[in-house]
Amino acid sequence: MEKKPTINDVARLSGVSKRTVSRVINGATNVGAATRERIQKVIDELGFSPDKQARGLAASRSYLIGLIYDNPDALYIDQVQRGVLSVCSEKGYELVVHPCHYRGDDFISNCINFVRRSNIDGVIVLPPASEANELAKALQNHGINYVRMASVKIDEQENIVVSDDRAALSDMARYLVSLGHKDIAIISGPKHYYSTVERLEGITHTLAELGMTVPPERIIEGKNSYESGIECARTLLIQTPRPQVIVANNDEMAAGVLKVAHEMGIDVPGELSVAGFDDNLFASRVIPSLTTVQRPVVAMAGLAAKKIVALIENKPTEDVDDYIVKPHLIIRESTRKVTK
Amino acid sequence: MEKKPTINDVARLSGVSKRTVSRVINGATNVGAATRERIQKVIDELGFSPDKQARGLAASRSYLIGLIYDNPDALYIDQVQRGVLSVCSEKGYELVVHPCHYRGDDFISNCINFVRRSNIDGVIVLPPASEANELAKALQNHGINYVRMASVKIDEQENIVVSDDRAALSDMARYLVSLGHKDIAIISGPKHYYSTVERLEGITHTLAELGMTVPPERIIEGKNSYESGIECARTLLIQTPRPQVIVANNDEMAAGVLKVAHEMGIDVPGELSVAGFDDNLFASRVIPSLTTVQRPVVAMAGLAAKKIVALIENKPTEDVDDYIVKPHLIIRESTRKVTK
DNA sequence: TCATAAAATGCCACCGGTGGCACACATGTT
DNA sequence: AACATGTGTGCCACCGGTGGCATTTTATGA
Repeated sequence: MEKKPTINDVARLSGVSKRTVSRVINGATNVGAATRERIQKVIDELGFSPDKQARGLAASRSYLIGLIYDNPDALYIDQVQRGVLSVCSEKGYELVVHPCHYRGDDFISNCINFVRRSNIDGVIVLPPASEANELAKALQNHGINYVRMASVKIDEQENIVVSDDRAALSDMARYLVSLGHKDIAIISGPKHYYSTVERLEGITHTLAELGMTVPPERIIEGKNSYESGIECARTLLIQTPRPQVIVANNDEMAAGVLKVAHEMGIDVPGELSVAGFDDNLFASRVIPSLTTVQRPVVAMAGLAAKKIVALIENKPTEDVDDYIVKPHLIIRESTRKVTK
Repeated sequence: MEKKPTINDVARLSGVSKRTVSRVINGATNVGAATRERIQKVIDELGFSPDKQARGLAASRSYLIGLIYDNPDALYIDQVQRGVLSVCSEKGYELVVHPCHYRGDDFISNCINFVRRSNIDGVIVLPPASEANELAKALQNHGINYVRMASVKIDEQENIVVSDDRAALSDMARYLVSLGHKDIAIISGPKHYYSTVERLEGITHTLAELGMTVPPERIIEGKNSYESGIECARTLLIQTPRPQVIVANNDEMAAGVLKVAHEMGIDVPGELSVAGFDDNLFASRVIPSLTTVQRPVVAMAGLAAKKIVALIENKPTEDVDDYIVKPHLIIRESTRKVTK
């Protein structure tokens, strides 16, 4: 177990001061070509890489990026982590995860402390925690770099990456109408989420444009869980006439709908079309497989990571306009053209 | 944006040297009760918490725990993260995630560098990466604390947390036999995984004890994916006589079996019982819901976290024997008593 | 009451880097 | 030749803690 080489070793071996080595490490321009080369050679030979802690202590940096979330969707989290990490590791950062409860009273102080304790350089906040403006404000007040992932533009461009759920569900509405459906029911998510409202309006507004209004009894507020989907589906499917389509705010609830339809002997998609949102792991596996919307989560997370790094390193945000990604429709078996 | 208080602030305000404050922070015993109280009060008032980087630099510690894995199962990862974090945060550590490719040639150096760069205090390695003994050896050589999560005891007790898959599948075998089944087929996982072998032997050995041998053509090596499950199921279900039960190495493949059975018009569980392993998110949602095995992943991860902290802090491992957890059977709709 | 041990506290160097500034030297300008 | 300018490099303090040891205070025993 050899000890890790330090900047002093490099300095000694290459016969310069550690300040100059530091310059080479950090790619400063004012180092003589010959000197730089010599130092670099020693660095390579030693396999030296600067200690992040020491570096951080001196420069008030940690090379740590925090991921704050209160999201039960493990798949989503996993994709985000991978997306962020692909950028992080390339830029020399590590990812520190911080799940939390964004309804607890200490939510904000908890997050702030998390950042403070470890001198996290910047955080990426995931929905739904990202919808908490108080958190954003607190981060700002503490001078903490952050980027939010969300479904609506609720912040400056540098601080947000948006998934255009509204547009996606607008597409969904158009698609369903193109199948000949006229009677569409909706299981929305909890209304206090921006994303829910966006998705809901994405459908209803587009339908309205197409000359269809969705009557209030055809819109039910679900809780995004499978169980809630079951409950809402029961309410909708006993209505007469029975709706031709149920669009759920996520795949969890759509799966619940499928379950209830199966129980009630309603054929999907023969008698009822069902659509979800997320493209969950099992969206393609349920029977019938689920028509849904897929968000490019990995790409979105990568984008968020690029933004946070840009913020941290105070670099001009090259593609400042590039902060919106559009989810796309995935058409499977659970939706079908109206036959009769 | 107020600046973060430092140990110097605390020292000044409470009229002692920073060394004494340091003692209070670290719970040293040799501090006068009155002094300690006074200092603690100042700490509380200021909301001071020691800077991990400075602390780490001085004490060669980072208060960072790394999580190394190459596992596609997002749910599993998520549970592990939560389990580890519940302990971490309590003990003042943060969790740094490090997914990797444990078949790449640079796998080991990649992991070592990860630890070195950030002075990670210790790592928890998840299966299947945890099965790589070369990694364990490398970690050891570099003096890096590690704990592996695995399905077999392949390391010292301090360095491993084991899920007793063998026992669980032994239970499964007994359960299936108790239902009256005599003709059991198995879709195993890739044989080069310890866990696969354990699970396979868990069944076959127990069946052997009960006087049943599983003929070779009834054991197929799958690849743990849904698609692979489908493929293997096709092979098994055209055999005559058709097996009464298919036990798959995981729920993914079991779901594949369900799919094929459905396609072939074979009633599950009427004509075929199916069992999986993992208790995936959708194990309870597929139709019929899946009999499977649930590992107490969160608890296991918490245990691993406790072990790694004990290793880091060089504390006597209190419950040194407590390194095995036993998964348990979850019986659902996909298995049923033989009727005819 | 005083020597002596034990407990409480302080001092200073150090961990491994970076920032600010001084300085040496080469070059360009008048 | 004298001076400004720019480039390359080194020195030293400092970031916020901890370790080792010296020193002071308090408790203990004879």
